[in-house]
Amino acid sequence: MAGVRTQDNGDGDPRRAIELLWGVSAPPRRGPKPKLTTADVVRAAVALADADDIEAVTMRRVADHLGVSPMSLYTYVPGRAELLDLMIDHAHGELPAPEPGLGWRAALTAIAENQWALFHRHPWLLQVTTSRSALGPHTFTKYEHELRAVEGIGLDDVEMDAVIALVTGLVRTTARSSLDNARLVRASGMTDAQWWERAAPVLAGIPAADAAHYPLSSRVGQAAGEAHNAAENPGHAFRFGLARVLDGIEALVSQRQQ
Amino acid sequence: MAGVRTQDNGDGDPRRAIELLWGVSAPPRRGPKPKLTTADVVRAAVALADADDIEAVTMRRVADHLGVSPMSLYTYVPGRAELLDLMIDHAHGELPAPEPGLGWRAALTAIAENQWALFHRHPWLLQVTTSRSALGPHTFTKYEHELRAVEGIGLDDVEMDAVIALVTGLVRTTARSSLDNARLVRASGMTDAQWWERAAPVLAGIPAADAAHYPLSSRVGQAAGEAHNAAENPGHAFRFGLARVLDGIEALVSQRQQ
DNA sequence: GCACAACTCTGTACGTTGTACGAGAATAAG
DNA sequence: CTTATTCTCGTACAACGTACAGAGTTGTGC
Repeated sequence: MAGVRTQDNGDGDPRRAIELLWGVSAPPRRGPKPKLTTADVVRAAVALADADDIEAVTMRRVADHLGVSPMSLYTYVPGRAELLDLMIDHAHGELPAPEPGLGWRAALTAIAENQWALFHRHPWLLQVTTSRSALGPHTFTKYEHELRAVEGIGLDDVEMDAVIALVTGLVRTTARSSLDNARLVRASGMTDAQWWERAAPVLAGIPAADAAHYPLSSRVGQAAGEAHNAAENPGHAFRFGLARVLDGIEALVSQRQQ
Repeated sequence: MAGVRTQDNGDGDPRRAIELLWGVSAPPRRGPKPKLTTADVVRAAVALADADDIEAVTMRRVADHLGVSPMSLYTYVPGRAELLDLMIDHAHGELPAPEPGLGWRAALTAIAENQWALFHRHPWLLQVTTSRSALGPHTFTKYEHELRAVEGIGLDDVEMDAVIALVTGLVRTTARSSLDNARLVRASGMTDAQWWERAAPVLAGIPAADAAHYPLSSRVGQAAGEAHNAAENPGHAFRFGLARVLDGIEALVSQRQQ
């Protein structure tokens, strides 16, 4: 069982958020010395999210973590939504710069692997949808690096963007399914096997759920489930998907180049 | 600005949820006649989500919609999380059965297009992560149909599952970015163009955000943004990605078949 | 030195959420 | 009729984001 909600605040003015993202707010001229900085708040929030969930990032808990009252966070951050944006850009800052001199295929592979690793370091990134206002410096840099991987191989601008969206989207979905599962196991205290142990007899008692009605599902589902849980390859879907996607891109590139 | 939260309740016993999904709960022998059915609750919840967001699906609002007190919903549904699971399976029931006799490529294309359409009819599906307990009859059927499209073309079981995950993942990500944007526009009351109009001067005042620092981003981003918002092709990323992915799968299939 | 403006910090409070709990009413079985 | 079962509902609680008003702190202009 699960539930997810997506909430957006159409807050209006993006000015403040952008200034915070780019770190260009003028330092205060008067008033008491601030106890904290925006960066402190972001770091505390990231630490909470890393240790648990994005759910754990509540204004009250972040404030507690910093030894400060909840409301004083609003001095450093307009609200929770903008804090999440700052967290995203902060995390994107961890992505390494691309090695120069790689071919597009190796470059895209490196990008995909770096993002895969990033998602595993910060699983909460998969619980947050980026929107237009999350465009901070590190997110910009990320996009720039991604484009650099496919620059000058014969694609037009729209194709370059689409190729990147394809690869990064693949990483997101495969990492999500891998990590969603892990999170669910942690939250429910049941491994997949334990869950099925409990669920199987219930399903077995339902005529409509018989394996005869779902011959392919029951066969393939079991094989895939075993492969999925195999300790030796946690990222099978990722590597498989990446290989296919790169092959597909290769077909386009060689068609454009001939 | 945006924020998303993912919450899961590790509720423990999956029995009740599975019984509800498969519609096999024994009818009550005593007690007053129920005013509603579980299906009524699910339909009302779907209607609310369709009209607005998944956010709009609160127990209180669903109850209001049905002319019933909030707490009486718990007669028909264990909790909100399970209601979301029921909604998901309900929506999957709208997917048409595959036309027989298609080749794998046409079959996967049809599947992808049907899911693309489904996401546009029920955008809230993209705001909800399916988890193991959402395995209702329609979701099972969906999986079975997907597998049927790639059965017997030379892939092993794990590859079949991975291919399907690849295609459906692509539909999810492209539909999400397309619909997230639409939702954001609705929520904020600003189109992308209007937002950039407001954001651009702020960014322009930031030296570090100069176009010179992000030459590819600014060029490609603008081209992609225009293409993305072009009225004539709302699903460009989807169709582009699908073509690449299918090409990539084709490479694997022909390698297996030779 | 002094008044004032700017700024930080905090306590209180409101509306919203999911849902635990228990009381009341309705129905069918014995 | 009695009793077990089931539906419905009002109340209540903890947690959330954050609006608001006030108190305290610092720099600027005179």
